[in-house]
Amino acid sequence: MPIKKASTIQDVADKAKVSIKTVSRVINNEPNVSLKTVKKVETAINFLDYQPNAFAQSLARSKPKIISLIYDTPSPNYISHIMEGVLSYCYKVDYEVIIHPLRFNEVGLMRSAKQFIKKSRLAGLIVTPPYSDSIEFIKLIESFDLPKVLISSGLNISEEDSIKTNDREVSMQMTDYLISKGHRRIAFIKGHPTHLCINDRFKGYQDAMNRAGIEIDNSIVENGLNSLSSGEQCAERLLSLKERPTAIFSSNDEMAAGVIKVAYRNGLNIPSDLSVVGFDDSPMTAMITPPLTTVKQPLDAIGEKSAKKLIDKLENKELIPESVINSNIIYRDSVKKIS
Amino acid sequence: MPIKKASTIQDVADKAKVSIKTVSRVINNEPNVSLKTVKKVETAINFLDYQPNAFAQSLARSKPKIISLIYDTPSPNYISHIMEGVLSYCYKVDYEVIIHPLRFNEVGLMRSAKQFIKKSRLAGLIVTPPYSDSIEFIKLIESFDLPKVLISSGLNISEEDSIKTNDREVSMQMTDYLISKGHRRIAFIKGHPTHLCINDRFKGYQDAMNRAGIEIDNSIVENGLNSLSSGEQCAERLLSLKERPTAIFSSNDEMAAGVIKVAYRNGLNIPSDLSVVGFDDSPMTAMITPPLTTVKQPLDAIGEKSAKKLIDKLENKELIPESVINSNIIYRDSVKKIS
DNA sequence: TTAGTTAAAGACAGCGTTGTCAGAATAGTC
DNA sequence: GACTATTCTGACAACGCTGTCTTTAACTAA
Repeated sequence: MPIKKASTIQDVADKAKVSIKTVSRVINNEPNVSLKTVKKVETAINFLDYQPNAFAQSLARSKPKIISLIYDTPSPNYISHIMEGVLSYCYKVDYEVIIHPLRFNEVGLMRSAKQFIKKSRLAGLIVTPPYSDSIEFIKLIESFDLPKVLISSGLNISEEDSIKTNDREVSMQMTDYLISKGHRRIAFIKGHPTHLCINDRFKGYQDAMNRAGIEIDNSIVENGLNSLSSGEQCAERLLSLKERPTAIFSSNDEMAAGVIKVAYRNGLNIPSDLSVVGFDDSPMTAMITPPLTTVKQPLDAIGEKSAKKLIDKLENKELIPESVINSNIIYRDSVKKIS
Repeated sequence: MPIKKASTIQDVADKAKVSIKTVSRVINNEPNVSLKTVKKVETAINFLDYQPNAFAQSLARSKPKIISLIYDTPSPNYISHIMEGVLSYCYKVDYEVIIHPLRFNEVGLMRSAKQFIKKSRLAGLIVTPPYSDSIEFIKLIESFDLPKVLISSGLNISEEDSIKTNDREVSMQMTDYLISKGHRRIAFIKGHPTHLCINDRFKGYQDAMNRAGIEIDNSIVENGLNSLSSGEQCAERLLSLKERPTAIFSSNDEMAAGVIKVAYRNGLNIPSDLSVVGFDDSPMTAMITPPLTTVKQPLDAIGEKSAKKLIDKLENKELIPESVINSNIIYRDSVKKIS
């Protein structure tokens, strides 16, 4: 087994008979290199299969090409798709990404976040909920003067620092859809109170109900906590009501799954006895019976746009301020028309 | 907003009135530093809230403290738990982790993998399926002489380079369980043929059937492809058989979910008309009706042990060769006793 | 005491890059 | 052909650390 030693910029320079600085120039597409030299260097690079050492670059550069993705770990599906988008864009433009999970409720969170930021010498940060909703956390970032992009922040963040989804609008569309299917008595299950963005979904529901002239009955608006079991609890209450709702709109899929379980337990059929819709299009929604009508956020795209926005900012490019990414409804079999 | 410039080893040295080398010594717990000096330096470190720059360290060290986790992106749940384990251990022992998704079927995969390894100057690699099953990929790693840990490789890998789960054994236990509930006609749905480890599960099924003296009827052994839809297809066939199985053991949960869907579609109740069990304990298994009996792999622990194994190897520590991690059955409501 | 030994601390080069600046080559002008 | 501009190239010092080697201080034994 031969021990391959990775080649360095010096090797390339020797091979191409130029200085290392010139090699550096062609690697970084700097101007003022003659075409002939570029060719020579490129040949040498290909011949040696040279890859610049990312950490030496970061060390030498004033602005390192390293960003980090900060998240808590509640939802594997959410974060792994966001990550996928971020990574694929960053690799394309030759940035390194450091993935950093952080426990939201941990004591000393701010301290460990601070240490992390210092240690890694980051150029910028992509922040997902719940951190993007935390004023304290955002202040921390700002104290380092670090460029940032906040994903789905419920806070009032300037457009150039955030990527949002049109939750409120789709939520309204979803409610419209239920109304169009003849439902009037539509229950809503809200999300975890700290999760600002999820609670925007409630506003969309209100919008649609108001516009349709249906008065919202607060006895069928439940406060959930995003979990399966909290969905079950809310459903227990809703379904034991004298005047049961004909449809339930849950702010996320997990709680919707809870609703469906309780419905079955109570001998109710879905969708003939009760329509249920969720939000997120998590993988299980296609697997449960019946497949759930829900809202799909293009998570990969969100990750990608966030990375693009951050990196454009780092490189002082003109921003095409695309900040809102549209989600859309996935129609499946959990809704039925009533008369 | 003040621009905080991260402090360097020089700042600490100045503050403590020692040389930077001495600071380096206390950071790295090197011997031959007087207690008094250690105290001085530590005070300075705390005062300045100093964090060593990880990339400068890597650049300077002969063996950098950076490892990478290589994966494809089929299952968010799988990978994010493994990742969680790896990251949490590495942070504890002060290693950096580079997360690297790689598209398994991409053309030029080997080339981009090679580039990645060179660029990042890794000390070692943790490899998950399907890469841990790929001889070509393993050869690539070996050509760099990089220490590695392969997770759940179906290949015949030396114990010190691998972390395995007792799939075959639990699979046997699961089959035993079905047999103990009175089932004899137990169908099995195999996984994707390239996924060696998943196919170990079939062996466990065979073991149990043989031991119980039940002849395996090949007409109720299906070849699945790990996906929901392939599970449905297998189930269609199995359930249209004249002599239907009374239980179906699916090599993963997703296919089991497919089975359940088809069962419902055919008017079959689970578990009274058909028992179904899966493998993986993916989050949705708790959400479907009925909750699925399945096998839980301690993914976080697998990630953690893999990281530990790799890092111990890097630091030439004596290996406590813990290489097999036990999974266990999660009993839920998808199995019923028959007479 | 005084050499001999060991523990502790520092000087300095090097890791693989980029940034700065000065120097060489080329092109452009009259 | 001489003199500027302009384009191109290279030397060399960072970047923040660790490894190696040397020096200094402190201790031991005679």
